[in-house]
This record gives sequence, structure tokens and C-alpha cells, in this order.
Amino acid sequence: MPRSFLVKKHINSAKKPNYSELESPTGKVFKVERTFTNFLFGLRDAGLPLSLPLSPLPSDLSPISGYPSSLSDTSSKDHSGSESPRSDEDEQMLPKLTDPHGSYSTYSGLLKHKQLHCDAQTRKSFSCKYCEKEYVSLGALKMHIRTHTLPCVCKICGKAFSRPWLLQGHIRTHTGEKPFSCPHCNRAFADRSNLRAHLQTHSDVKKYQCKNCSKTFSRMSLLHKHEESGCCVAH
DNA sequence: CTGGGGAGGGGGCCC
DNA sequence: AGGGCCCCCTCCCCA
Repeated sequence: MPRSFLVKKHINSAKKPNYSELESPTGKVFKVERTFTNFLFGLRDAGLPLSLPLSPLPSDLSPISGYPSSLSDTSSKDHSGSESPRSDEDEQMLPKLTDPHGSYSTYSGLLKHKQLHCDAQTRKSFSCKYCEKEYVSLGALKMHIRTHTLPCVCKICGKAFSRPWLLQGHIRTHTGEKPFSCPHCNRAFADRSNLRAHLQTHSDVKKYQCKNCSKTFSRMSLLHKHEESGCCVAH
């Protein structure tokens, strides 16, 4: 059974997610003279439905629904500002653009509105149809969907995994292969993570320390157990 | 109860 | 875009 309840918690803030690809098309796209069509695809890729017909996403991928599929309301006024680098002529060439909060006769208006109101929504643009998770990129979502479809199947026992390397690790449980050995005691492990955890046992000062009693633990789970057992309960 | 090993999952990065 | 790999994390189980 997949441990779908496992959710990444950014406890280690040193390793931050890469948000570079979350940039709105505003800053990047137009400065490189991207075509309007590409701009529309960019908005679509960011999960923003448009009133122009675009090729649909794969059936198992759905942009998050913050934006209705039908955007026919044209009653709102133009929200555009005056900072747009595009000329008035350019603006006149553009079809009407809309989003759930209104419609825009210029795309600079739409972009400005997006900057003000929609960036938070576009950061997570792709939702999983199997669960409630949302992802900022199609690739991340596809990766996640593998945890539902489990395409990597062990030929020996039939157990299925989301990724090939997980299957490889599992196959080692059949073959007994243990390619990772401890330099201190030569004990071998099939999994690098488990070797890393084992290495902590050789250390006098372990990685995870109780803030109250300064006792150290080789694993976060052991520290949590320690905390839950009462040492660090606020008295 | 505690510590440790085994197994597996997630996202990010690089190629 | 996808695969491989990395690191981190978690749960289960056992001594």
C-alpha cells in the first residue's frame, strides 16, 4: 500500500523549493518579445484558462479550478494600468482577456491584475485528480501521479512502486544485495538512507538534539518519541 | 521503552 | 520531458 499520507514538511529550511519556474509571464515573457499565442499558452500552462480555444491538457491532468472554464463575462471595466511597455496599437490588436475577477480589453491590464491578485493562485496550478494535492508544474504533478498509478512493478513479487529507483531498492530485498557499507563497522546496507541513519549511531553527538535536555538522537523519529514521552512537555 | 534496521515515499536537482 | 540520483523523512518491526 502506498504511503500516500507521507507529506513533505519543510523542516529543513536550508533546502528550499525552487520557485524560479513560478515566475509570472509578466516579467519574463514579454521582455523577450514572446508572441501573444505563446503568452496564452504560458497562461494556460500556469493554470489560467483563457477565453480562446487552446488544446486541452491530458485527461489526467487538470489545472486547478480557481478559474472557471467559461469566461464569458465581459461586463467588467478595463483594469489596465499605464506601465505597459506595449503600445496602444498592440493593445488594440489583442482579443479580450478575462479572468474570474473581471475582463480586460488589454493584456497589460490582465497582467497587472494577475500580479496583484493571482500570483498566489498560480503558484500551485496543477491538481491531482486522485487526491487533493496541487503542484506548481506539470512535471511535478506527473511525478506525483506516479504515486497513484505505481507503474514500476517487481517481477518477483508483483509489488508496485512509483519510481524505478524505488523498485531497484526493493529488488535488493530479494537479491540481498547491500552496496552501501559503513566505513566504521563494515556493516552493509541496501539503502543509502539507512546507512546514513546508521552512521549516526557511531557519532557521540547525534544529529537531532532535544532543545530541553540537549540529549541527541540519531533519528528525527527518536527525537519526536523522546519529546512525546514528556521530556520537553511544557510544565 | 528505547534504539536501530528495513523498507518505502516525497520533492528537488542534474543530465 | 523524463530518468536517475540525492537527501530527507516516516512508519513498522524487532532486539
